This record gives sequence, C-alpha cells and structure tokens, in this order.
Amino acid sequence: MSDVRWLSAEEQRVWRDFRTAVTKFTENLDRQLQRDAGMPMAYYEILVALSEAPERSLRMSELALNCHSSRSRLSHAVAKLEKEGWVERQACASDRRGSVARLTDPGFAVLAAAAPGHVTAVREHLFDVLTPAQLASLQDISRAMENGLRTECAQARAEIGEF
Amino acid sequence: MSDVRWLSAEEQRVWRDFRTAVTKFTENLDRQLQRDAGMPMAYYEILVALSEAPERSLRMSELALNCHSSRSRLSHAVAKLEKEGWVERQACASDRRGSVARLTDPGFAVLAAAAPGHVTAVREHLFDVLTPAQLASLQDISRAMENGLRTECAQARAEIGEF
DNA sequence: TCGGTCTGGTTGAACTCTCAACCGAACATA
DNA sequence: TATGTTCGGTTGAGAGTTCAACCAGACCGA
Repeated sequence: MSDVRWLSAEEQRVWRDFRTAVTKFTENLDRQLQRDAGMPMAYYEILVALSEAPERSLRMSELALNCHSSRSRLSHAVAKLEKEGWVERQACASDRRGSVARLTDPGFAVLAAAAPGHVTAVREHLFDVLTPAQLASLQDISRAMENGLRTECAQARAEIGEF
Repeated sequence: MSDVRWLSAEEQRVWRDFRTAVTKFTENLDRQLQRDAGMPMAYYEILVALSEAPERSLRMSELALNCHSSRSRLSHAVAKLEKEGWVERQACASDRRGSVARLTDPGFAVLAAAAPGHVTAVREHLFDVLTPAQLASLQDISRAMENGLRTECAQARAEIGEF
C-alpha cells in the first residue's frame, strides 16, 4: 500500500495543466454548442456519427461504439433526439432484439446549421493555438493514451477471467 | 458563413483521436474514483484543494477558481460534501457575504484513503504510457490551449464591453 | 426441444451539472 | 443618508449521466 509512486512536482504540474486545459476547452465547446445549437456536444456527436453512416442509419450498439457512449446513455440521448424529431428508431430486420437509429432530414438540417460554429470553435482553440509539430505530437500522445487504456482494460478482463 | 475553415482529413484524425483519448481517460478515472472512494473526480479535486490550503480552509470563490468550477456547481457539491461530513462551512469573518469551506478530519481521512488509487490510475494511464519528450510536449500543448482560451475569453469580454 | 446463458437494448431512480433567478452584504455615488 | 450597482453565494428546476435491474430475442449444450 505504501509503495505508491506519487507524482513528482514536475509531474504534478503537467497533470494539473493538462486537466485545466482539457476542462476549460471542453467546457467552452459544450457551452458554444448549447448556446448556438441547443444541444450538448455528446448529442452533436451522435448526429455526426449518423450523418456519416450509410443510409444515415446505425444500430444502437454501433452508434454507442462510435460515440464512446454507454448503451444506457445512448438510449436516453436518442430518446430525446427522437422527441425533437431529429432521429427516428426502427426495428432491426436481421435481429429482432436490435433497433436502428436514423438521422431525419430535420436532424440533418440542424446538424448542418450547427457544424460551422462548432468547427470554428475547435479550430480557434485547438488548431490555431498549436504548431504543426505540437499537433503531430498530440496525435502520438492521444494514440499512446488510447493504447494504454485498451491494454489496461484487456488486462482487467484477463484478471477477472482468472478468478 | 460559407468561409468556414473546415478540418482537413488529417486534422479530423487528430481531433477524433484526442477526443477519444480524453473521453476514455477521464471516464476511467471517474469510474475508478467512484468505485473506490464513492465520489466523482470533481468532488475529489475539491477535497484536494482544501487539503492544500492553510487551515485546510478556503473561501468558496477561491475554491471555485482552484477547481475550475462554477459558483453554482461548487455550492451544490460542497452542500453534498457537508452532508457527508467531509467538509464544513463557516461564515467569513472579514466579509459577511462570504463563506469558508473547511476540510474536516473525516474528510481528510477519506481523501488519504482515496489518493493512492487515484494517483496510481493517473500514473498508469498517463505518465507510464508517454515518453519524457511527449510529457514535455503535453505540458507545452496544455499551456498553449489554456492561453488560447484565456485570450479568447478576454476578447469576448472586450467585445461585450464595446457594445 | 428444453433449459441456461449471453446479448442488445430500455427503463427508472439517484446523482451531478447548468442556467437563471434570487438574496443579502459591500461599495460607489450623490 | 438614500440609491443604484456589483459581488459572493445559494437555490430550484430542468437536463444529462450513471448504475443496476430488467426484458425479450439469440445462442448453445444436453
């Protein structure tokens, strides 16, 4: 228990600056989208994922994967988007358990209206403030973190399997 | 309106990888803390900020700044932490409007119990997966993003002032 | 074909966050 | 002293997320 590898002063600085940057950045994007498009970023990303899929349709489980969302969260979110008329759900032909979400025309219009403001915000606060070298580095860093999480999850699963 | 500077394919890759990494990473930390310490990361950070302050006490407004939290959110959070007995609120002597939050001994104990697991998770998923060069770069990137947000907010404020 | 298990998805309750409205104290100005 | 404004903080309502429980359809071995 006492063999915890605490963070050094330098590591703490990195960690806090990172937290601060990410927190403020996503807060900013979320607020912008809520103000200009009336929806949080998580919902915007659902519409984006659907708009890029063939037939503008995806199984709920596929959609959850694309949006890094839990099944439950997605279910609630799509319920709300459906009430707005931006998405509709249909039964899945090949698997009677499944349901397929489809982006409606009004939904597509809302997305098209929201996109410019969102992209502009992302560009201003991310791409415009970083050098090309920093962007390349950010790409590497992101991938390394993803990999770390993936292997960690795999390890956890393996451990559970061992019991 | 049509002069939006859309993201190139390469930029989209960076943006999506970054989003994915950050989302999964923070989700992971939040879940770990919720499971092992019974509180979300936002609440943990409140306890940390208080534990580092003289007398383990801070004005609510100071605390909000340290935690990058809105006044409202902090107020709700401290109310809950107070109900748990981990924090208590006192009237501020110098300013009768103010209130001061103080970390209690039970609160400190909870924090001390939660810290090892949290630090371990941060180290495993951040510091252990990045090279020293990447960490240095992440520091720069974070600072650049913070600066970008700061100047942006300043600009917005200036614009509002102009009207 | 029957039972057990797994999978895809939904639901409700509890919790957290956001936003706007609000209150009292401080401050500035006249 | 009166009045308007700003500041610190709280509150309630509405929206979004999480967790656990649940259901029906698919899958699998006996």
